[in-house]
Amino acid sequence: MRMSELSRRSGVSVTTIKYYLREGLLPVGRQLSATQAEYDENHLRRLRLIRALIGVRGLSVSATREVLGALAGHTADTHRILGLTLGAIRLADEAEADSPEPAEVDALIEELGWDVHRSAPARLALADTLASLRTLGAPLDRRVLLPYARLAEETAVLDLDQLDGIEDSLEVAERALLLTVLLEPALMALRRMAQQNESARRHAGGADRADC
Amino acid sequence: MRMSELSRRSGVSVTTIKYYLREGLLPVGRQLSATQAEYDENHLRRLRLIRALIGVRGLSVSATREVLGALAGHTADTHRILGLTLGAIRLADEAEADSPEPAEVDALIEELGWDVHRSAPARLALADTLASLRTLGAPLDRRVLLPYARLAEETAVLDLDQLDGIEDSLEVAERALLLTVLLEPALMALRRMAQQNESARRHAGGADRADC
DNA sequence: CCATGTTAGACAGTAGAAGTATCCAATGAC
DNA sequence: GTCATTGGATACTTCTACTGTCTAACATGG
Repeated sequence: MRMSELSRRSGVSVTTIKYYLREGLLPVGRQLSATQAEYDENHLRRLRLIRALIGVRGLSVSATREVLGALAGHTADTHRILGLTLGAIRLADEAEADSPEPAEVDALIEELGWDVHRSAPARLALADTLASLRTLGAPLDRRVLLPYARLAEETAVLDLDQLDGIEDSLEVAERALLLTVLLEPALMALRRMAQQNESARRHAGGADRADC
Repeated sequence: MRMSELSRRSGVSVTTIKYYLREGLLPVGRQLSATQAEYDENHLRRLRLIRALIGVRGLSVSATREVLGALAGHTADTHRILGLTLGAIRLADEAEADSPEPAEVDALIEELGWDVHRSAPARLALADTLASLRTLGAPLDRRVLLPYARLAEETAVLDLDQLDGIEDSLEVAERALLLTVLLEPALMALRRMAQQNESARRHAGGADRADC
């Protein structure tokens, strides 16, 4: 298909598609001539994925490029793909790394018995958040963090279960990306609603029920 | 203290503090004269909170203002504060609301037996993500979503437990804000590490263990 | 073969967000 | 009394994510 059709079927404007091509988010089409290029279903898929990562999850264009880059180096096994995918996304902007929190994070991971890559960005992200909470006078110690980590374990089991039974390596990589990145806002939304519900439950027992 | 001291103790530049004052994120100090204003520990606290929301969690200035506004209308009970806090933050940018997903979200909440406010932004955020996943060819049905929701319930119990035993209403509101918003990147980081670990575990049993 | 409309690619322009810099008048400490 | 500092206003900068415009090369109908 031509770029105009790609635009029509994806709902993304031609100029924006050109922008994504320039930025290396979308692979170029098969050049038919100097002024004609042909795009296929994979381009459409990719474009929709890009829009989801940027629009729904709120990734920046450069973060999206990194993630998609990890996806491109596929044909490895699931584990490696997951590592690449996870490694490509930074959760917080950057860590200062000069606080005592990294050591605490290492200790937590050790206590959990987790096998996590030493340079995983998630380590820094966690350390960063802990440092912030400490500064704000609400430090979370390991006793508090541990049950959260156990729930994260269970979540991860659910996540990996969904990758079972998929043979195609590229398919696995893409699905892993969707589950890891795109599911995050959904899980946070579920948590917020659960908080509201739990708060309502506890409140109903003790005090007045003004509204609702 | 003067603005310069506020700047020094918070690590935020004077010009940025002025910017936050302009934007209404930080309440103005007590005016001593036309060119002198006095700031106290509350201002410092607030400023650190602002930096955490913007820097660690990645909220926009306007979203931060909304959240802090909800915090200002306190002296209500915990439940209401949580509702305000949660309502002030939108998880996704906006929803189209013309897809079938909202109904599906309603059904899920009904099935869960949750007491969630009808206009909670989290509903839209969830519907949005589900719509995206469907478009991308990886729809999540209720069977898949339910166990995630149950884990969210357990997480919410942990969250609310931490608010127990705090008497001061403002303190509760601030803590709720920290737990709800600032903890999110930490939980996502835990999930990613747990995924890596789970992936390593499963991989170790079946196939080659190339790297690690 | 030519006219016409479409397309790819290059390049410049724009809008919004988040600061940053500068200026100025009014202190307040010495 | 004087002079560095402060608060407030205003303008400027940087970055990001697009968006608009232009041009030359095509494809296609006549």
